[in-house]
Amino acid sequence: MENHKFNFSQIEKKWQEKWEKEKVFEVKESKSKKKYYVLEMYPYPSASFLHVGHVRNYTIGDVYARFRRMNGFNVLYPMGYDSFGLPAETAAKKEGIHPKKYAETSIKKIMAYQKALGNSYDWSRIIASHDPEYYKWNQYFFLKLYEKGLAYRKKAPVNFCENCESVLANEESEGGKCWRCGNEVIQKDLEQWFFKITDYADKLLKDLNKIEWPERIKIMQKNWIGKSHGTNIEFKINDEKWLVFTTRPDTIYGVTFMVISAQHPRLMELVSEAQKKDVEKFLKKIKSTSEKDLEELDKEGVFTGSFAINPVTNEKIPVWAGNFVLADYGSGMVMAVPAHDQRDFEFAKKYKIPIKVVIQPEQYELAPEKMSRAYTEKGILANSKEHDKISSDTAIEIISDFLEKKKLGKRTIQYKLRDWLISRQRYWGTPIPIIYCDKCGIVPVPEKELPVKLPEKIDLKSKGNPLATNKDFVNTQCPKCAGKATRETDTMGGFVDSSWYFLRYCDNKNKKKPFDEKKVNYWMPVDQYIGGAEHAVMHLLYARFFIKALKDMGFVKFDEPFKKLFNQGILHASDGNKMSKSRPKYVILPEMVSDKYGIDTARLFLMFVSSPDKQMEWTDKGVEGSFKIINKLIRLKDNLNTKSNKANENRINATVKKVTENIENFEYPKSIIAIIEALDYFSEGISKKNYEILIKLISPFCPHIAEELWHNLGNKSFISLEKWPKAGKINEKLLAQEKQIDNLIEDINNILRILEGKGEKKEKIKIFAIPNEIDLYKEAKDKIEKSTGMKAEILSIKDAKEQGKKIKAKPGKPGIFVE
RNA sequence: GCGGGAGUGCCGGAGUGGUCAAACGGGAUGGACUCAAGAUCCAUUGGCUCAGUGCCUACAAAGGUUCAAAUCCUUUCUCCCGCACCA
Repeated sequence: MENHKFNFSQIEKKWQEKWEKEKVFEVKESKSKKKYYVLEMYPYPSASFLHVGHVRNYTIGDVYARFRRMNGFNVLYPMGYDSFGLPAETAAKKEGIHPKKYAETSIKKIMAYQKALGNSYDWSRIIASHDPEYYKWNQYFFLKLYEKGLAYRKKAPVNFCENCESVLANEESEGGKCWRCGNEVIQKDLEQWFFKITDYADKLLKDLNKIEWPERIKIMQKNWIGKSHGTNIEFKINDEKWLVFTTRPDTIYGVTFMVISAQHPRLMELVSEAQKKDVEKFLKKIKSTSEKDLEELDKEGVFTGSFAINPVTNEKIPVWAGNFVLADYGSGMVMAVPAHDQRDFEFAKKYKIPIKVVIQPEQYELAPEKMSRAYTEKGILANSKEHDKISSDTAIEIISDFLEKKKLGKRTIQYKLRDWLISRQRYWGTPIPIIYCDKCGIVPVPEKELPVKLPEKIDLKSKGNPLATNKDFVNTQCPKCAGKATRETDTMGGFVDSSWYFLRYCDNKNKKKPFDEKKVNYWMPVDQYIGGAEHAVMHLLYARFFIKALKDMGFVKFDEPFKKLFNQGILHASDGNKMSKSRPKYVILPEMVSDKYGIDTARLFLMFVSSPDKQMEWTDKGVEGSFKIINKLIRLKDNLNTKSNKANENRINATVKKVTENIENFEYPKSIIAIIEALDYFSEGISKKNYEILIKLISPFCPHIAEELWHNLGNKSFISLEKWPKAGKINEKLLAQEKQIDNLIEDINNILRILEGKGEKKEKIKIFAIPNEIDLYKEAKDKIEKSTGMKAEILSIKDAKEQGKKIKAKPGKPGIFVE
């Protein structure tokens, strides 16, 4: 009807251009305005299109940014691109283009889409991690961390993905598979660069209390850090001291053997001549089975030929090598108490090692020969000499004290968290600014020589790391002795880039420093971060560490980067797969909807019907509903003559309150419902002032149409910068009364329908109300008549008696009589 | 196995001690408007009942607490997510 005049794509373009031209969303530090930093995880520009997950993500952020902005905050809402990384390299390889070109064209495309979505980014702050002006500072921070001893190089068994031809961080190996390509991860001994995140394990754990994140993400981080209290106990093996970590020192009397990890670097020291053959055979076997599913791995081991001395009992116990002990947790060796640990139990059963019960349950008595599994609960100590009869809980303390006093052990804290492996054997990343000199050893590149630029001419076809074969890059001079030296050819993993990008947005053009401290301390921390849960123990953990390290080095004044986090969940398609760029069928192009409905419809749809972690299905019919809402809003502009009344004001106030609260809590669908209800309520007419309020309320969701309508009403300002409406006092009673009228109308209609079914035609309804409700119904008489199509008469219940009708009326429920 | 979350109508999903047969959207059915289509609007969409605003039955299952439970507690089942031999 009217709306055919509305050319959505034209309106969108118009306002997008105006926003850009008048720098509506560009911001500066301000002393008078309170800042608010809204940020979405910066996207990886590999795709030439966006998938629904992205679009939704950005819209969630944009709605929030717009909302905060209209609430008077100085809102920083930037966008940038995580343009380094393996996918660009592989994609580029496949398509035969240079990763740089690939990244830059992708960015252009993505930007165009994002602009088409109408998001209110401050585009002047754009960054891209492959830009030397950006990665220069990666190198700078690397050097700073190196100075502080927080970056180091060591040879270690690391996760290696043969498909990606690179090592992976611990966090990137998911259940023994590469997080990116799903390939089996194998173990390799390599010299690698690490960041010492473990130094911050405790802080990372404790400070989770400071931040308002979804509980599940916090729990995931907590589990990942994996703090446990225990005791390191000294066992003598071949007259040498070996430390063993345990959380159950109370079971020390029950130790019947020891197990050292098969991957332990010092394993061979314990292997006797006689056992050498067996051990080697065993190690070979383990290697060949390592590709099997870890879940089905049986506990296996072999006797090393050595014996350990239990420090409290002085018993001589055999030392085994086993496949179920982790080399890099604790000390890589465990004291095995088969009676009270399931793994030890299985192992002991298999190799017929004695089982000794030292904890007895209170209800019954354990006998080692009858046990079918380990007893791991609490109980009372037995067979433990002077410690007998103590409860296991107190025994942990008493025995720990005992060991500490005798200098046989020490209480310690263990973490599961391992240091962050940052080197990658790939081309498309930040070069690690290190030079190896035969004379001087490891020499950091001097700061003034940064950035160490990635060479653009490169042979991508070669196997392995293309940088390693690039002589111009590799061969260099030692900055110390000027002698011949070679460059580190590993690059940094992409999570280094993403660990501080949000700081660069605060001052993205600084040539002298990574950022100006004042600016960063003004904008940071990010008040509202938005992104997927898949980064729970990767990006989100690394960034927290990075900021803590920067704080300790004096770069920043805060120690948590993201105050609040909103997690939209991972989008799944109906087949259970994650939506991703590799599955184009889940990808929607913004044009698909914008041509027909306009992008505001798409935005509204995504914010309305899609629930956070459910699959998203893009159907035309679904979009239709959102389109109707927008059309209702547009049509209402032709109904502006009505003067407002008390009830109208009340309704508007209630709507403002609901919409505001729900946006604050990211319950967008509820906000939209409140708007829909108001649109229905006012469908007969609305005052101009209230109409403007409604437009403001919907503007974060549908910014283009809101601007247009706002403008059409004669306003010269941008609605995007207008003040968010404030809810006046709400009269709940009035709302209840309105509902009461609605109920009455429903009841009347119900009766009429019944009568109609019987073929009886009536013309008039008499409503018999209790005395103090008469006025209420009299006021609503017009509405009742209109909605029922009947003449209505409002009477007192007393009249019913006089008229001889047997009709009852209750408060809120008047008697109805049809005639 | 451990940890986290969830199970409401044809569907997506509101509701978390009484006002709830259940917001809002989608779908379906019927009607109005129209030459027609679209758009728009109205009604119905658990069962029964049809002088009538009523009654009955739901909120994964079974128990319990309570004057009162979808909502609190216990157990069980199912699904999703995360971790997975961490000593």
